[in-house]
Amino acid sequence: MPRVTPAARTAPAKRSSEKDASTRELILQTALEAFSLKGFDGASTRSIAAQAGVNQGLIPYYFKTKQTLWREAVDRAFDELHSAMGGLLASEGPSDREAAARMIRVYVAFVASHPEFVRLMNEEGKRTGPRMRWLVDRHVRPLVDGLTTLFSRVADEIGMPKGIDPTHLNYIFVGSVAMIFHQAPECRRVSGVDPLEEREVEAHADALVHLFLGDSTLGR
Amino acid sequence: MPRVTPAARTAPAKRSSEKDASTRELILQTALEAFSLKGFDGASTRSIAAQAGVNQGLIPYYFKTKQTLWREAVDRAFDELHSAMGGLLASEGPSDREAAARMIRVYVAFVASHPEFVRLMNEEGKRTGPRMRWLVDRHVRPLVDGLTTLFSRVADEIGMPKGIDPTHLNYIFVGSVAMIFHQAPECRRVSGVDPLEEREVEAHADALVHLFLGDSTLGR
DNA sequence: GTCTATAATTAGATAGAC
DNA sequence: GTCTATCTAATTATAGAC
Repeated sequence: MPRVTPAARTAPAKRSSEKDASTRELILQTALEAFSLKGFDGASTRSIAAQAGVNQGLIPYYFKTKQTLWREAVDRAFDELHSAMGGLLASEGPSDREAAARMIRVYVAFVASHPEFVRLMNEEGKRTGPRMRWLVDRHVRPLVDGLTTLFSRVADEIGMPKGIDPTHLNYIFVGSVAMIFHQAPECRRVSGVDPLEEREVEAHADALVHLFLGDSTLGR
Repeated sequence: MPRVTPAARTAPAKRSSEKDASTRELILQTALEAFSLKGFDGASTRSIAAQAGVNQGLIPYYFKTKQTLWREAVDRAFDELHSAMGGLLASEGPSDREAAARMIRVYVAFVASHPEFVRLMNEEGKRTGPRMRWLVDRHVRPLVDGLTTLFSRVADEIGMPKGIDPTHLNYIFVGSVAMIFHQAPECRRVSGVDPLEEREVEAHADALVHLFLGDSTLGR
């Protein structure tokens, strides 16, 4: 990965994918939000540029094609995941109930503060195509492998269901964590509850710890 | 709701929304699949018509606007839900563990055989807008009310978490059921498992019954 | 009822001024 | 680096032949 020198930040190299800082990053951030909300076809480059407050011509200037913009936005989303989850997905540290509860709470907190991440995963995971294949091969498979390893480690020491296929457990866990945040606008309208409020995020994590790890003093 | 006479099926009334049968129904079915897969903006009426094998001009002929097509497709999806779930969402019958397990299995089976339903809910529930408001007010709120009532009934008699907010429990349940089917293409590529196969559908239901209702003989 | 043809709008990408 | 202007293609909806 190329480093960006202070000089390059005002006079960027032309060949690298790292050019100017602020506008490029602003477009990426806006595009991630738009792609996750409206899908690749539904999000127009014009609307992304308008939302970012820049000209539409800057998108092909920085990213050449819409597909490249999408890929860089996805890379950015997974950068944020890994920096937020840290070593929690790696197989290290203790594997007792407290460690599992901590992992659940960290994951819930990440999804709640990055709903665009789960929207993007759901957007592209629901249909076959070149974007789905790229996303799975580059990002999702390593992530799922890490989760599966994590599950098999904690399953021994807590009251986790024994013979459950890790694939099913994976999607049960991810779905039970993410759905309320993915559907936040619907949830607000149907029930009046804003799941993104800190109180509700904690309530959701509490419920999940209880469901998956049992009642033993509810570990907080 | 207007009934369709045999005469109206070949010479449909012009004012009613029920006109000719086969082509209209074919477009509706195709549109539901397309809207759920690519979203309202991402699914073009041309591609829907092409997929259905009819001319693009037939869509404004039968449905006037794209929005009307979308609404009728959504109505159709909820018709299928209610005919599949039957009285299970109504507050009737026994409320013991076996009844709860049956409800879980029926719901899993419906979602597995109608992934377009959950795709559509996720597609529209993730952002605020006129379609989301229409969908929630017309279909989702009654559905969630039924589920919430059901949860509160069975929570007393089984080992369900006591103090959990029904909204959180709702989304935990729905997410844990639906995510693997919503992400079926991703699941196939990342793990090789096709969650839509009957064996996997049953395995998923087993896992959910175990998770939510506990291990007592696993009730099958 | 189904089609072709087309109008009006919007899409992604390019060219070139500054 | 950012903008305006424009090209080509695709969008929804309409008009009208059959």
